[in-house]
Amino acid sequence: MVVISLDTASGDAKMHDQVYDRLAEALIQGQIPPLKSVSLRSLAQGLGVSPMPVREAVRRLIAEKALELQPSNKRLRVPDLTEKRLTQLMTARQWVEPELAYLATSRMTRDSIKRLRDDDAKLMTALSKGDVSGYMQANQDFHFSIYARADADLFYDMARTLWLQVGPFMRVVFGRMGTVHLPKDHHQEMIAAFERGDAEAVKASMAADIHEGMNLMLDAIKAQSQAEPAKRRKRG
Amino acid sequence: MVVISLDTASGDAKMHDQVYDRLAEALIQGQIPPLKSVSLRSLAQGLGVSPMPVREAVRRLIAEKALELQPSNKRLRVPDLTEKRLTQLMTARQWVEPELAYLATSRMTRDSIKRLRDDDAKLMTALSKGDVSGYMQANQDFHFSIYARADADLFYDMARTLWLQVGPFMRVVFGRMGTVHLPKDHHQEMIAAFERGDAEAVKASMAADIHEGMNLMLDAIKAQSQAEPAKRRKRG
DNA sequence: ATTGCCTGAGTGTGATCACAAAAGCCTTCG
DNA sequence: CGAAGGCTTTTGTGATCACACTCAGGCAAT
Repeated sequence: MVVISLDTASGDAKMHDQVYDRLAEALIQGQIPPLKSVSLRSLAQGLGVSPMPVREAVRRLIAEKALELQPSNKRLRVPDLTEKRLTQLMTARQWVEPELAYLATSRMTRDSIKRLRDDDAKLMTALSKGDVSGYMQANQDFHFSIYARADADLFYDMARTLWLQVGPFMRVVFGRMGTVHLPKDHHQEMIAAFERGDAEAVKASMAADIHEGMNLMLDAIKAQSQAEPAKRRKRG
Repeated sequence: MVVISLDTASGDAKMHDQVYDRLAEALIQGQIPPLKSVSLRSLAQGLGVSPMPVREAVRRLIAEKALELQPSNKRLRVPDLTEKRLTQLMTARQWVEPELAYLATSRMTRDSIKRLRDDDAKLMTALSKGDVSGYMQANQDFHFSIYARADADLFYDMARTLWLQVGPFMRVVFGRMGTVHLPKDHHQEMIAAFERGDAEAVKASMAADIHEGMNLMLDAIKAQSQAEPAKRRKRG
């Protein structure tokens, strides 16, 4: 079972928001694999709350397509990624995230850029240690500390929703091929572009970064779909 | 109060889904104006159900930013549109909807195009009669019967979410200026492009159509924001 | 008449119970 | 030995109750 702790100290934040944050984090980090089925009660028990706030958190995640309710049967699970869906996700990421990076460029401070360097350093460390979880965490931090600077809430939330949907599968792909074969990211050139204040270069770097990462997943899903055209075994 | 009926005949569909559909429809059609506050219990009473399914429907709508929970006080209301947010919505619509139209082009059938003509005819009729509600309904039908042909669920839902956020304000703007001054849409040239199978022309027409419609709203919101910088009167 | 408080109605949130349906397991039959 | 059918468990859903908090309206004091 997936164990997710809940922050018991924060009193004024709504419980369902806390539950949502935990679940969203777990999904983006790929801690819940595709097709893994979860249940309200088991999640509630794992979090030490009643099923009620979990219901509301899950409802949000379903609305964001980070979870799905199987049609006839009523099981709750992480959606699988078809090639068609992944293609759309890739296109959408190419729309939103380069734009966020573009908007963030003029708003970057020295501290912001320093944080980027730190995140990238952690990312390289995780890569060299073969730490997939650490890599994904650092990569997420890198991207979203940029997006947070863009001052564009709608785009930010769109990016977050897209990551929610890609996360589980990204973990599978990266975990399968290992950190060694991951493509060289464009973080260094992006940081350099940020320092020059070259918004167009930043945008291009971000587009290239996403393009390569998503292509990796696209290749993986193509290979998988023709390797096992239909699979009816093992449910989480 | 906003009265929204609920389909009592369909038995197998989940109640919260029905409630969601009603509320979403009402929002896209602009039947619930911006800053209008609603409550779970009043909606539930109006729909003849317990507050429970309304809670879940509202939770979805909040996730889609079609509703919001006011920060300190806990009232539920339709979010207002700032200029910044509207600009992002316009950009996002320019990303998604022309692409949907592009994808739909090769999949259009004779019947699909005929339906477009019908929707456009209804739109013109509503325009000539000054029927804002009829205009918005026909316009929605026109656009989404195209989007439904694109076979791109993710993009479709993105477009729907964007319309949910724009709907309430669109109604206000169009209602204020009357149907006479509405800009000439690009529906005719779009239909012609569909018949030629010219996907690029379709895409361009859709982009122009959205651009003009949204610019109208952008002008309106700019005028409004400098007319009344702060307003503290009247709650729905 | 204005300002302060303060009580009561109304709000969203969480917990708990009831229920129909599907899942999963196991027995049983071929 | 394999598969099909019945039975128990678990699932999501809806309803209802309890609670802390907010906001409006009226009362009282200045």
